[in-house]
Amino acid sequence: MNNLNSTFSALADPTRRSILARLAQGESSVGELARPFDVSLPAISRHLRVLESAALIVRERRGKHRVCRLDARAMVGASLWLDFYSRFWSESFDRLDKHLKQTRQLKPGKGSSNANTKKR
Amino acid sequence: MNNLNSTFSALADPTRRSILARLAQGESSVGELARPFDVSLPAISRHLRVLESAALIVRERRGKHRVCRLDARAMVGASLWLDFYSRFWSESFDRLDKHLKQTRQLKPGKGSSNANTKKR
DNA sequence: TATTCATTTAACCGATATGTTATCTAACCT
DNA sequence: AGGTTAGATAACATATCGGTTAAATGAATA
Repeated sequence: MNNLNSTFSALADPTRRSILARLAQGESSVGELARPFDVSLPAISRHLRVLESAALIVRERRGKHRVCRLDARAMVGASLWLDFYSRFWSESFDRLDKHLKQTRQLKPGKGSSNANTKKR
Repeated sequence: MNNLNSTFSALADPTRRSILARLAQGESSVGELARPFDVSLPAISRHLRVLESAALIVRERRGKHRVCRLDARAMVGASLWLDFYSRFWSESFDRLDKHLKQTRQLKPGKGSSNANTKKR
């Protein structure tokens, strides 16, 4: 439904993330997807419904089976959202860092650098 | 706690995403953060606790106020996770596309291209 | 057509999430 | 000390989530 809402809440469940991991390697039927998990088939079926309504997978009837495929477009959307904030954050972090260096006369370099402030 | 779990479920709530949006523009006190929302202060306080335990914000007592700052490192982690799957997906999409072109002798170009298969 | 296989839907249950109001707690100000 | 301000915590109601078992659906097959 609502894009980010449903995307993030679908991704919040580890079983669903595992299912997506499996689907990243290729399409799969419901039964195959369920096998590695220790939960009932209806439970998996519901996870798949959640993933589908978050547009993270597509399902297609193929004969007696129902085949699921990953559709990562929603992930791209979520990733862009995250990137926007990360960038905003790291820029303000850089500004703060610079400000501290200026005002406190720190030696530039190792001491105040942070692995996560790299621009991407 | 568990990284992706808590990150994604913290991000699944629109109020919390709004709070993060506000914090991307700079630190803010709890009261300031609460003002634009139509919910009680305790509700906001709990949202902030969720964000803090997902390591998306840090809080610091400053006199009578408690100031919140964005910490986007967890977002970077989530974004990398998403990127991995998106890339995997678009590559296999490309393979499929190529395969179809080869086997069905489609004219390369417009017809079978898809805006979402671009490599990033 | 009856049976079987693959999966979904229904009905239910306990745990968790989100919101509310009322009650602390901690820092600041006379 | 006593009062005010800024937030957190407690106690509670309600909704949603994730799981279960039992029953229904829909396509393939004997």
